[in-house]
Amino acid sequence: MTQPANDKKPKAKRLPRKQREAQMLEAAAREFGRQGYETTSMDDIAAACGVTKPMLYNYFGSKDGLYCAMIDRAGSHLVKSMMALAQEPDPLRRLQGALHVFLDFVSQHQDSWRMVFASDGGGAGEQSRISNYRQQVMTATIFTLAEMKPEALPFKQAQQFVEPYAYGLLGAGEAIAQWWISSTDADISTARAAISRMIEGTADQVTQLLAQITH
Amino acid sequence: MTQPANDKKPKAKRLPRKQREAQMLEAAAREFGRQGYETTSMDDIAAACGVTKPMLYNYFGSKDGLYCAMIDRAGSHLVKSMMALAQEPDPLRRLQGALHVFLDFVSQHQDSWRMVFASDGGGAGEQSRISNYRQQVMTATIFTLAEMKPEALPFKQAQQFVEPYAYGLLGAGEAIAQWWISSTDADISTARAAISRMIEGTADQVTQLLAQITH
DNA sequence: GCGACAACTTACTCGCGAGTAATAATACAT
DNA sequence: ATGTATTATTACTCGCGAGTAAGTTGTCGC
Repeated sequence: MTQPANDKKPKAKRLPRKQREAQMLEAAAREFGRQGYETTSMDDIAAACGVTKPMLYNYFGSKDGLYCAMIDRAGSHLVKSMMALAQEPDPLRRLQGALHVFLDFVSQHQDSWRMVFASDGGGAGEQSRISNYRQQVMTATIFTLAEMKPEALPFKQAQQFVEPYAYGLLGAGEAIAQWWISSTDADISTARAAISRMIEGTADQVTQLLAQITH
Repeated sequence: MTQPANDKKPKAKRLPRKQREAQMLEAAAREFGRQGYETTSMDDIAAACGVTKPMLYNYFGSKDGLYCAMIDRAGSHLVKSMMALAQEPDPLRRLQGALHVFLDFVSQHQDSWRMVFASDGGGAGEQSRISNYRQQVMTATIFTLAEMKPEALPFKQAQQFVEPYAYGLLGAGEAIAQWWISSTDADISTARAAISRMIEGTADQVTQLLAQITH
């Protein structure tokens, strides 16, 4: 509620559907991000792009519909960018590359990324599953970590094994991103460096561990 | 909403205030944890401990009041346990000890810990600040990390420096805890080991870095 | 110009959930 | 037993927010 992050006051000019939709998704991302799913009203979002509520229902059908659409937009963008890194053969480099993509994503989606990525349980039943974008990134990370020392273990087992580390790494990434956003002075390169080093440290531990298992 | 996690059907027997309050806090933790602040109704919580809504208002005044009380209970417990570790002189050991405490806490508070610790922005204005328990843990972590190589840098500067790593570590801990909870088969010792190793790896990187700065 | 469709509004319904009387039942102190 | 505190309940009010029906205005093809 609080107040829909000030926007255009003058009676909205007429806009073709595609543009309006894009604008709505922007606004939805901002408002949902600022206040969370439940606390944000459709009127808030409508106001935030200088239009009235029924337009939202015209274009997106329901609150959940709008939420999903917004998640999908940002989420698929993230995943696509990350998948583009698949060609890089060295796993460690791939991990580092992914972090760059991730931080770019966060810096562009400032206050909405948390919903997109972690999906605070916001949208009802269906939707909380929609945002398995996080899961996708997680899977890729597990995969990559398991590749760090390919000769150590059958791949399937290796995956099982590194799973908690993948979660930890992702969690660390998110936390540092969050820190960077809410820290006024910090440079993004500091954030990058920190994540980068944590990846390195963890990767070390993991390879060490995998090696140790093979005796 | 969904349904208040089944509890006592028979018309609640009379209970002295203290006991009832405790029971209510339990229920509140469970329900808020399962469904989030906004989505949980006072009736849900009331039903979950076999009592009716007005009792909640009698004892806690408002929804926010109840929420705060529940956060405070668990949160202060966590922080107290962690502060007990202050006597341990070796920073790395202290970090490892803190993780034990943290995982114990999580395992005892299963589905509510996320609210307690991260406070999903749930409670209105006032309350989101109440749950700065996370902040307290964070501060302690920064402090401890900065102590890793005390001769390297003036303490204040060192703190600035390690801040992102502290955030990363905490994030990793949370993520792994979450993973452990939602993973049916995994043993808690696996979780412990993973966090422990990530701490080690990160601590390595940090000391290395601090050393490097002193030339 | 003039349909006709797309963009947009006003003005509602309706249910749910926070919060509140006003009232009932039970322990227990003397 | 009986008055009084405390524990509990039933039965409301009231506002907010999701969703909709019906009407209005601009704009584009011809």
